Amino acid sequence: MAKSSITDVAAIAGVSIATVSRCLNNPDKVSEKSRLKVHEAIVKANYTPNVLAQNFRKGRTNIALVVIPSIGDPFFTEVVRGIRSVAEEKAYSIIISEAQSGSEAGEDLLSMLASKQTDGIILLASTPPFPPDAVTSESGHNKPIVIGCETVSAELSVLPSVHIDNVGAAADATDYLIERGHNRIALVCGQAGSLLTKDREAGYRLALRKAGITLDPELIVSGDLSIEGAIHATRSLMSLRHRPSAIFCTTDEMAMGCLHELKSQGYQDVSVMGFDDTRYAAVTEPPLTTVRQPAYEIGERTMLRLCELIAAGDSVEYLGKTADIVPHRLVIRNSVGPGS
Amino acid sequence: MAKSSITDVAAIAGVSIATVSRCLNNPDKVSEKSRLKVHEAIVKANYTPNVLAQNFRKGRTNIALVVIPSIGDPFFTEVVRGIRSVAEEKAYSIIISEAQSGSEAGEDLLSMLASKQTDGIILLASTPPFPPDAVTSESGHNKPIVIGCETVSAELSVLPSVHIDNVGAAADATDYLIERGHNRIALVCGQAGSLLTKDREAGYRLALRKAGITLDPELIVSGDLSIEGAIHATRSLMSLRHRPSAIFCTTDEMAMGCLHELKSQGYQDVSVMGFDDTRYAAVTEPPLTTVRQPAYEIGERTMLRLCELIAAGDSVEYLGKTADIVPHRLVIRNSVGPGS
DNA sequence: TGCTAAAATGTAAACGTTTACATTTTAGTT
DNA sequence: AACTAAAATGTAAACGTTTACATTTTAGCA
Repeated sequence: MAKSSITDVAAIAGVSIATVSRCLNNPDKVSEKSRLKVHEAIVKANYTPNVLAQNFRKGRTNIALVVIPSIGDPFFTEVVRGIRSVAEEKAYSIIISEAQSGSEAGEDLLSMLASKQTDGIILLASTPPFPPDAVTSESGHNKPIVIGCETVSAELSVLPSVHIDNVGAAADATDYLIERGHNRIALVCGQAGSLLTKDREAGYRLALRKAGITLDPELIVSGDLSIEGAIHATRSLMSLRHRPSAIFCTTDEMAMGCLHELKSQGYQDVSVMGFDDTRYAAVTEPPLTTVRQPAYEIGERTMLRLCELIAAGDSVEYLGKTADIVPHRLVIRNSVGPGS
Repeated sequence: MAKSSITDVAAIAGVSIATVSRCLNNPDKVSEKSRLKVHEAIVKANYTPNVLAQNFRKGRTNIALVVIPSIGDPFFTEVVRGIRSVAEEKAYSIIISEAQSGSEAGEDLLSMLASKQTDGIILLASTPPFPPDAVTSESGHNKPIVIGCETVSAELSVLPSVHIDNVGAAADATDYLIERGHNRIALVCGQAGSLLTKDREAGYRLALRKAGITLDPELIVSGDLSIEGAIHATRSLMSLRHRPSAIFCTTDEMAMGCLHELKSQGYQDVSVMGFDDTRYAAVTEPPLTTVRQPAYEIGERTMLRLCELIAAGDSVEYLGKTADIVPHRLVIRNSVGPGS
């Protein structure tokens, strides 16, 4: 059957196309009688609206773009789940873009941002993958952006964001390690440039200073966020003359690599602290003590926020409170033992 | 600056809109001189094409829909990576839909499939989430579909697919366990309905029969594909009067739950075989012996296939060979020891 | 210089909606 | 019944492209 349009339906129902359209979009603006006729005609014609035409006409696609550092990381997939849950509710689809931490990403995303058919953007990526001025509306696009997980940098601070208190959380984790008697605590973190890394490192330093432990720069290793990166980091850490008694990884994913490397090299007594509390944290060996971020909730709230912004449109420059801080929590399992 | 259209560009360049359009789509059909003028005008007007209008006009969105059983599973995220890599190359975006294994999914997807603005569909979900007749073009939509990972059922066998030989792979895994001296081998698999499960179970049975081991139905447990599901399955398996000496999980994800449960209950000598070879397989404790599927490649090939189908359009009923079988391989690590 | 074929360009229609505005119908009031 | 306000409907324009077709320009050749 040839694709039928609103015109066919109108013809069959014996009304104008305007009535058909209204029947679909503002049913209360149309009489009971017409509504019935139209609905009947719709099934008779086997009509489904042409979404592309609708998008074109309305200037909206009901698609949101989500930029993520890594689809693989179970933490982010959980955030995406949260995003998706409210997206579904609001009849949104999401397109996920993996901002490979490489250099080209910036350009790429920027063009994508302009070209892609999305109503708004959620940035979960650590490093804002484009120059800050790109977000101002001068540069052509003026789509709402919400930042998730990540403390926003000063330049981007106009953008709304949803995240935990990264400094505080890292400090809490470090505090706990100190409390358990550790004083040579290593830090394995992500790329040096990322804000997230910066914040967590700041928390780590803060806790150390508060406890009067002098920081040993050798104990801070930054790699990428991968398992392999963490394995290398751990290896180099353990080959130090003065080894750490505990390793704080700023990601569960990295903690998994770390645990593995320690195990396979036979280091029994080194403690490991993770960050995120992904669903694997409970099944590592030993089960991972870590900092819980409410990933799903973060996802929900970022998407909710985005929807607000989209709904607001150009009408109001929505400048309410821009940072939404969600609570974190230390989850104690078995990977941290008493310090030597 | 107000959004500029092709008309503005035409005015500035002193040419017709047709020339501008051609300049963008068929640069070789336009003279050097005009091309220059137009390009200049484009930057002067700060013009970017309205994608929505283009989509509408062309009837294509350059978006593919990917239906996945679980975004969380690292195996599927790897497949998605492969999909994404060729998608990017072909200027496609992808929308990922998680087909929650629930019952409502079928209806949902079907309507989505019609309503969503996608040019084609990749089905990675185990159970075809809609009745087979929905894929025939009678039902209104006629978008290309490619199936990945999954053996296609008889009813859907017209659809092209990319996957390993699931029966053979499961048989290989079971063979290896038998070879190592196990004869009480349990099988922990996904939902009973799924084809993938059916195939792998068939391989398991096949290997057992070949070795002359009589199958004990008690040793086959099916749950969902989650870690928790596997934990429960393992628990019930180990509470059997006659315990298994090896457990074959049809997913690495489940194997992780299984390993954890065994460890935490203190069973040292039970072997575990996984399936997929996700990136976590190497860092479990002990590292997981498993069957490798070339996830990334499967992704690439499904997407490639989809692009072919989309390109072919209605022109040819593309009925070439429909099943693309990719190789699997046993990866031996440490989770399988000698049988008692 | 003509003439012709090819190349380049322009004109205008079409894609399927939504919606402002005008018109008609309905219902309510006197 | 006549009038009015509200509700329902219809008419037609608009959204920004692409593209078939018609027209003009260019270039090659005699």
